Amino acid sequence: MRRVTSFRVFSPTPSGDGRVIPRWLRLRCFSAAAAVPLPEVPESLGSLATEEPEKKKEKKKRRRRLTKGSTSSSASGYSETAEIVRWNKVITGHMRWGRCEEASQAFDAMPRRTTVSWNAMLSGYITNDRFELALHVFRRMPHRDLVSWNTMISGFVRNGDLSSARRLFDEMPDRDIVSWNAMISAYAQYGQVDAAREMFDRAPVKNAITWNGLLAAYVQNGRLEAARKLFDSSPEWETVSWNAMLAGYVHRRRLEEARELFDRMPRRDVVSWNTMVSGYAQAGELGVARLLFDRAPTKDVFTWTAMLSGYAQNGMLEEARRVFDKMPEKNEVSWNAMIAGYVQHCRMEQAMELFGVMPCRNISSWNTMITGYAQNGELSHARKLFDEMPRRDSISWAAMIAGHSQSGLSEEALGLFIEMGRLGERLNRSAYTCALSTCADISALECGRQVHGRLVKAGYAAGCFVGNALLAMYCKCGSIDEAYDAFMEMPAKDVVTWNTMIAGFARHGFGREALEVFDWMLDLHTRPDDVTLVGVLSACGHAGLVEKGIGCFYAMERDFGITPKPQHYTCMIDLLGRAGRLGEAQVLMQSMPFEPDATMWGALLGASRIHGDTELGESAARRIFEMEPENSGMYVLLSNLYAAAGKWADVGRMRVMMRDKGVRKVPGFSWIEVQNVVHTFSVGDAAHPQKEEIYAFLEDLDRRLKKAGHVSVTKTVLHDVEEEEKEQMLKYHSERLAVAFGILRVPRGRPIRVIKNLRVCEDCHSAIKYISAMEGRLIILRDSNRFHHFSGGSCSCGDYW
DNA sequence: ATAGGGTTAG
Repeated sequence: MRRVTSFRVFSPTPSGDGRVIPRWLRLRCFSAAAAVPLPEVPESLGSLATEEPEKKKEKKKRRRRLTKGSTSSSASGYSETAEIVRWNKVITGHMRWGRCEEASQAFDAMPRRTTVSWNAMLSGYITNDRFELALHVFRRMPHRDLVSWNTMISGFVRNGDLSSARRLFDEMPDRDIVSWNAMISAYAQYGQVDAAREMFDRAPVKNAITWNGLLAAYVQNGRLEAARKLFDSSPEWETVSWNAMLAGYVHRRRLEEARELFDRMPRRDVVSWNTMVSGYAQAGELGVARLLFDRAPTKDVFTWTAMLSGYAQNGMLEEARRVFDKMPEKNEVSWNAMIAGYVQHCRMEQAMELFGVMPCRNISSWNTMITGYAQNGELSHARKLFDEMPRRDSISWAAMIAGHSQSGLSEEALGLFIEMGRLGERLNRSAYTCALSTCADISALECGRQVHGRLVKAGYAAGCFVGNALLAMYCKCGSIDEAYDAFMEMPAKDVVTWNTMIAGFARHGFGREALEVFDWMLDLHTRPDDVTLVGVLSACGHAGLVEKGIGCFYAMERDFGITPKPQHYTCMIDLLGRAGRLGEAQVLMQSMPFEPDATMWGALLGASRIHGDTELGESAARRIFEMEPENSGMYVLLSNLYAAAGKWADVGRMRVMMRDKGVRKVPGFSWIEVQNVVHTFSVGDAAHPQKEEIYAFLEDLDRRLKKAGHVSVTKTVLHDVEEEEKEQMLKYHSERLAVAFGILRVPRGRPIRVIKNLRVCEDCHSAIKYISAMEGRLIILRDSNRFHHFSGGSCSCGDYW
């Protein structure tokens, strides 16, 4: 027995939902040989390809014309001598290159400062993300003109503080069209479409930018139909707005509509072409993308990079490399796209080679490499780069944390998270999400609570993404109450939120609550998806609601348009089998449109054990052994079945079979967290400092258990995977030790939470039920596939698991 | 010196 001051993990630690999909698997991985669709020649393209790239100077002139009359800028009251103008140019020059210090020195050295100088400092600090300094300048400046106010508004917006931006807008003595436009696009950017609309309606003057702001509000927030309606309502849009509309369709993969629009455009600029090229490239239609690419009358870095990354992401690395080598100019994005292409297809040597010669590495380049190594499990390489890089941002940390967590090194992952917070690194949403899912993986409830507290302080609690992670963390850490609280507090719930809550209740054995949440979801007109139905069906199974489950199963296709997947059939086999309707379960299995897999046979085997159908159990087990000969859990399940039927010879045979096949038994462990220390126990563990106390207590418990009517379920059965031992000191399974320790150390009135890496054995399950009644304690046990809440002599699993 | 569209990393 070890006492550890940090979190100890035994792999494989099952994740709460039983399956861990490594994030790198989700990366797009198409084989390089995948057929490329033949370029389909868009007829309408040829004739209309007249271009009129707007010159920068013209644009500027245009803009000046637009704003003229509505603004009275440079109302400084000072005449600007040529010398002052020169100084102001020096300031903006420094600021453009991020040299805030030098700009500040120039500002101080000037003989005289005009409002333009102050404004240059203000906007310089803002574009360089020195928000505090900008605010300081704004407060100190002797005279503010419209530009100062507008600049400060954009500063607040950039800093994510919409309400302050709005306050400034309301407070400013005078507003011009720029102020209105700034607010409209700010609301658009932060998803507040209605507020953007309101601003638009209230704006006393409107120009093309105003209109475009409203259009962007719709497009960027996925309200394409509204955007299109607006777009169609006016015949005159600038190319910028055409492009925004185009991008909206492309983003949603609605390429036909994008193309229809593109073909009709009166003028196309390089952005229009880029949007289309990248749209087709991202959709995997590289033939069409290439065709457009070849036809584009002007190409800039974006065009080339879009084409390059299209090839790279679809695994066509040679083509990507050809584009890369031919590019007339490359920026860091082009390099990063090429490197990312290699990384995503596990060609780390080539990625590294490119990274090594890259002239303009930025943080992203480092992050891409780190992510690549981390996702390939080469954590030492990742760490080396991480330590070497000149600056780290939250993405670098997140890549390291996620990498460790995906490689099963949850403890190190959490350690990194803590280190990150200690270094004062600004934690972003993804860092919190990452930390929460790590806590969930190792059932670190206390740590999860601390992360929760910190993210509330950081103001991230209302986010859907973080909220879902929080909810999942509490579910997986066995605190269904806190999960429910988190669920209730979420202002916006998406499908994932509902799914997580439903599955959480189901896994904890609270089927009825799960179904209530499901009904509530339907009431609110949230459309369930296939994951929802897995949760619902398993909830029905756990609550013994057979008819309801059957009803849902048949309703899913009819009412929700969801075709049942293998997981749904597994739930149904489990549900029917548990209810003793083994025949129906078999019929269902035969009528499925796919072959039964090992988990389905496993469900059938489990049901056979409960209902004592040795023959069916045997045949199910045979199929499992064929498919997964190393699955030790199934041998155990079958032995238990034999034992229940009194077939001791067969139990012996199973032991021999396991030995002959070399099936390795996974050692069983249980652990419990008491006052931030995780105590781990193995079977018959005798190394704990308080072992005398624990064993004495267990002996006493044993006596009282017998008196209360607990009969040892097994003596001969091959328990779980923990080997049966005869010695007195070794007779207790790890979960029993952990529970005993919990009763001794966890304050009365608080639940005792124990985690086990394998399934709980039948004898312990029965004993813990009695213990919960005798001691008047709530005991929550997470085993390898579900949660058991023991209280008052019964368990939330209803004795079936 | 302030407001609008397109590419990459997480």
